[in-house]
Amino acid sequence: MITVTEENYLKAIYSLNADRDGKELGTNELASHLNISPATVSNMLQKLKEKKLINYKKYGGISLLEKGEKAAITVIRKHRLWETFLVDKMEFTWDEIHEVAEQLEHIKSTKLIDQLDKLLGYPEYDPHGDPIPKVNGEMRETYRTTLDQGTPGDSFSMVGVKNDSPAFLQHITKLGLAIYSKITIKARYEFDGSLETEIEGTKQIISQKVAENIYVN
Amino acid sequence: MITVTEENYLKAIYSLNADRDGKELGTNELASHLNISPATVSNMLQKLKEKKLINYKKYGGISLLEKGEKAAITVIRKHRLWETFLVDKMEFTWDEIHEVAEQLEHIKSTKLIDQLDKLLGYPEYDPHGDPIPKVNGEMRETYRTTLDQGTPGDSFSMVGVKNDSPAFLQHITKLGLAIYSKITIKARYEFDGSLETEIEGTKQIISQKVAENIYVN
DNA sequence: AATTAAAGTTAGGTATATCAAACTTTAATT
DNA sequence: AATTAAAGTTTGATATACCTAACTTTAATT
Repeated sequence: MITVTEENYLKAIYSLNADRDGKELGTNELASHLNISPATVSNMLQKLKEKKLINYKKYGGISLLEKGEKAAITVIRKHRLWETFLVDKMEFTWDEIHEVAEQLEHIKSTKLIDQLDKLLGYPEYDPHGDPIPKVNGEMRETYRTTLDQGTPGDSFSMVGVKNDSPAFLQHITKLGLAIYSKITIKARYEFDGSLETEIEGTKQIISQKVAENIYVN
Repeated sequence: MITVTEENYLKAIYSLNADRDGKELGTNELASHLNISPATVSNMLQKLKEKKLINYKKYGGISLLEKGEKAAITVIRKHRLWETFLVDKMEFTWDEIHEVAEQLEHIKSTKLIDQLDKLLGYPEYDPHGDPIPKVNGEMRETYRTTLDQGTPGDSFSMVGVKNDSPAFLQHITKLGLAIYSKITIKARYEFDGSLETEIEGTKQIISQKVAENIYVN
């Protein structure tokens, strides 16, 4: 049996190891992502190792073993399907879904999740533009660039967000951004890295921090 | 904050106090209903009392205070709405829903439960024939008689079950029973209290224990 | 009134998941 | 090579929710 807490650790390890350039994942980074102390993480890592869910050596890096990765992907699949359900069937907005999905993702019932998938018409992406893993654990590869990689003159369609906190989502909603919004970069201000853009025909200044969290194609 | 465990105690106290003839609810009865030891219940009762959720005196009876009853009814409302959802929208059969609903009933989101109610068309009864409390906590009064109260010659329609264990539900499903099935009592055998009946035109012998758990009108 | 059985409580212990404080290891800097 | 800062671990503690075994209270029977 994998506990709810363990599932949250595995999910966190999975996503922190997903978009990583160099350097292995460490205790502190995992702790700050989970909002708990490094001491607690150290203890839990030993337990996850004993259960053969992760690969871990004291003072070394943290990675998932096959069993742990499977569990992580299942939780992510459930999370994203529930998020899709909340938006498609329950009239939730994309900034309201994360907290509830964090609870729903731990419900144990294979039949429920299969039926949910069917009810939603086997969706491939969730409301934040993230791919939904298939039943067998396959996850569509996504090579996405962020808006801050663009140069003046480029025109994009927004395909997802890197950050799904309510604060961020509410902010970009106010800027007029949603999935598939058209964005054209007019200028880049070197002073602070902000971008002058046109979003669905309206001029908007976007900070670098925001631009880094918007996926475009 | 009311924890998941506390919600389960409150729900149990509520239902054990609902269909009660004489004698107050005690620690042992509550413990055996929750499948835990009386010692654990004794401890938890003190805690629930401190939180002003229940009325309790050592060696005395157990009952809900207003705050506790409200919480219990909310959990029951969520449980029954989720059960309805599983049957109406997710192709679950009535013997499969209880376990999953026990998990779903603890999800915290007022919006979710309101939307669920709306999605289902504001149902009044769940798939076991139990009334679903309204948002304000009002619960339809149900004066239901059980099949074992009938006498030969009586004809009934089944309106609910008193027991929602998979074993019981699977058993009566095999007998051809479902909500609104027509049942006629042909004879009662005094030896073991069993009933000879006709269910939707087919002759069936029903044990007293089964008859006691079927609500009819 | 004394005894006893049933019901209920308390005491001491376990597992999980958390923490802060103290300590150790690793790696970077001088 | 020595120092130091950052990263990570260990230790001892806490809270929740559970247990068994021992004890106490209540209520029924003799």
